[in-house]
Amino acid sequence: MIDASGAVTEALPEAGSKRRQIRPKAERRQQLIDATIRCIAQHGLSAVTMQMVTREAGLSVGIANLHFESKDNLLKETLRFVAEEYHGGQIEIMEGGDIPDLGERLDALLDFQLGRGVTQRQKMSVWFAYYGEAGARPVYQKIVSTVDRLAAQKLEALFIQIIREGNYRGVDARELATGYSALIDGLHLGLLVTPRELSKRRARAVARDFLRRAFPQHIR
Amino acid sequence: MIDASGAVTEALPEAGSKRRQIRPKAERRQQLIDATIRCIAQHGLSAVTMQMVTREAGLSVGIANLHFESKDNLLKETLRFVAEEYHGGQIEIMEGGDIPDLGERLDALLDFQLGRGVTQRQKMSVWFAYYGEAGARPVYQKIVSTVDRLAAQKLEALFIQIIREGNYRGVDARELATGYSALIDGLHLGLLVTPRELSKRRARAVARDFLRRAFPQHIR
DNA sequence: ACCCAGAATGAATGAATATTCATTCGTGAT
DNA sequence: ATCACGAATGAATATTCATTCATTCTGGGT
Repeated sequence: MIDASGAVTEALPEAGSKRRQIRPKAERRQQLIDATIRCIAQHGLSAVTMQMVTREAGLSVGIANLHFESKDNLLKETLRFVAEEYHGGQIEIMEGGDIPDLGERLDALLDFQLGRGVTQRQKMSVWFAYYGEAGARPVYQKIVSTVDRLAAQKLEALFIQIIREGNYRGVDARELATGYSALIDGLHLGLLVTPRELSKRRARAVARDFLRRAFPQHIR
Repeated sequence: MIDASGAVTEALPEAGSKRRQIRPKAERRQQLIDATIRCIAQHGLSAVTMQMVTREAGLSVGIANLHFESKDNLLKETLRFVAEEYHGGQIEIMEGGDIPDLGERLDALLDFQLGRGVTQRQKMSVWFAYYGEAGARPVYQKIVSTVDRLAAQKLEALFIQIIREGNYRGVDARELATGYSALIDGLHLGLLVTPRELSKRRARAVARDFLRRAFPQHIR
């Protein structure tokens, strides 16, 4: 459409530029996954729609089915991304060539698990949204348990090193690792559902306390 | 319809008797809540439909909107029921006039929290399905945090008694209660999502271990 | 025996939403 | 410049599902 002055009226720069852009598949996929995470955090898994996700991503509805085959698949891939990001971060720290001191490494792990800002809260929301559905969805269970198992092994290995170094007696690395993982999960839940009752500060104190009881020479 | 022999063919007793029954409101409500729990456990919160719930309850679709005003309300009341049942059970044990010995009372609590059969698993599914949505739904958050706060207070009170009785030093009841609650939640998660990795037996051992470290005279 | 309040039913309705696909348009190759 | 491939679009479609409500039926009261 051309107005009296001859200017193309559609060129009026709207808030979101509507210019169509062609980008590589990998980039679009990530863009959609990020949008999905934000939508789940804000509206809850059961309220997420494709329209919502694609609008959040600033893209059209058709694109989601182009790069992922279906909504189910988009959700699945989003879970996989969050799971791998979270567990990947943990594992990197636990293997941690960069931190030789074992006590410091534990501290770094704790920082990673309970630190960070608002972003972390978004990820937590997503995490538990999927946990909630996992009971009924073998696919989700599989994704989570796969990465979980690996992280559990690394944690156990770290604990074994610490037990050896500190010459701790009567401590079972495996059991302790299970307990610590469960504790962290539970604290995340508390932070998500009852943030009023449980501050991030106190969550960290509780987790540290757990570790201190087990490895007094290494913590504090 | 009448067949050649004169028998009323519709009288053929189908598996589920179709006879319409009039029952008091309270009973129907409970029936629907129970069916909702089973549906959530089996299909996941986001897949639950009114058709599904009413069929599971052996009732017609209209009835749900008669006794609850809407699906939202049915889900809300279902959460309230599960939350109150779970926390009510805990609180009863913790106040426990019937178990004078504090160590035994702790054991009973643990049994309640990690014991039971398949039913328990259903309740767990429901529990976490709602946790997953809680980030986006203030209503759910409120219901959970209300009952949670009360249970946390009772647990803290119990721990204070135990600390006094055992004359334990350097133990903060509040922090320990937070940790124990989180640990139990985390173990429930583990049981739900990675049952292969975490048996109920091991979950109990882990929780007991936590308590034993804190209150060695009272546990074991 | 007969009423009738209100419990129960389920077909119909309309809103929401996943998925499709004909069309448009950007971009790199020629 | 031109072309052609395929990324991107979004209106249209088909389905699913919550909610409504006209109708049916039950059981306690008279």
